[in-house]
Amino acid sequence: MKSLDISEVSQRSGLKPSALRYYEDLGLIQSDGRKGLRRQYDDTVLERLALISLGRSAGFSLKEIHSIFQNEGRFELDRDRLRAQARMVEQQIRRLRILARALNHVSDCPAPQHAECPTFRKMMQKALGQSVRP
Amino acid sequence: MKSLDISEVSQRSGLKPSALRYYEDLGLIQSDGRKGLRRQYDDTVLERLALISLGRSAGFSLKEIHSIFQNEGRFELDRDRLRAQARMVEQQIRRLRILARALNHVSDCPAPQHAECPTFRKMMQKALGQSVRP
DNA sequence: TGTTGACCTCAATCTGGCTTGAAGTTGCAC
DNA sequence: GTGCAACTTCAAGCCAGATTGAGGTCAACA
Repeated sequence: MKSLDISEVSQRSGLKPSALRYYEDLGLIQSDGRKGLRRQYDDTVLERLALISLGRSAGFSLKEIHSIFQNEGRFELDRDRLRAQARMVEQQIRRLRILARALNHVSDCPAPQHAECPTFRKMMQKALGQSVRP
Repeated sequence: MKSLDISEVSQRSGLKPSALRYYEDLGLIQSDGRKGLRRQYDDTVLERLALISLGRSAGFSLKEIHSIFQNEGRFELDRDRLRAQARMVEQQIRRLRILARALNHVSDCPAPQHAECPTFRKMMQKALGQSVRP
């Protein structure tokens, strides 16, 4: 159980110290005590930060992520909820696959204007179906 | 080439009229003329909006998306750039797959604290490797 | 035993992505 | 031709997610 200070956590997570303090304010992470004034972190914080980054990049807000981590540092036990989140992520993956295919297609397709290309139009139709978001 | 007014585009795209005007200000979409003061849209705008939504949900900013659409409404011809974008999306998909697996795992795993579960720790190690982002 | 550089707090500020509101205009059904 | 709902512009406001800056503290090294 190695103790890390904020700059080491910052370096290893890619997040600025200001962001780490902000996450702590929000209750997303905890420092494991202080050395004087200085926060010390348990190295499991890095896993938690990785999960936060993943969640962010899946389009979850910090508030939503916070609500996934309840019960004092344990992950909450609402399995249905977690499964529902997993399904949202899978849906997002499907959308992104369409985007990746669209980009690859556009980079290879010889049609001068993509509005004219039937393959592209078909992909966009599919995307329209997948991408209804609030 | 049917002409749509803003409320129809809004309804069919799921975006509010205010968002459509905002996107037009940013140069992401164009109205195809006006009927009096009122914007009229060509129906290809819906495909473009679908692509914008996909891009947003992939974590691209409106500025980044704008830079993908250059050359007056055509998609830009910088194929290398498009392929690079596609690779970023694929990378993102990989991250999300880890997230989906993590969520599904947590929802099934009996370990009382996930920091103790080796499967989970292994996934998080993998996530750490994948999730380095600015 | 300084001193200094990395930390600390707290409030203010910034950016991105819209939304809202006030005040004005107009297509269209009657 | 009149009314009015649906548009228009433009500036201000709002929320999330941080970052910055001023002013203060302190661990550790020379």
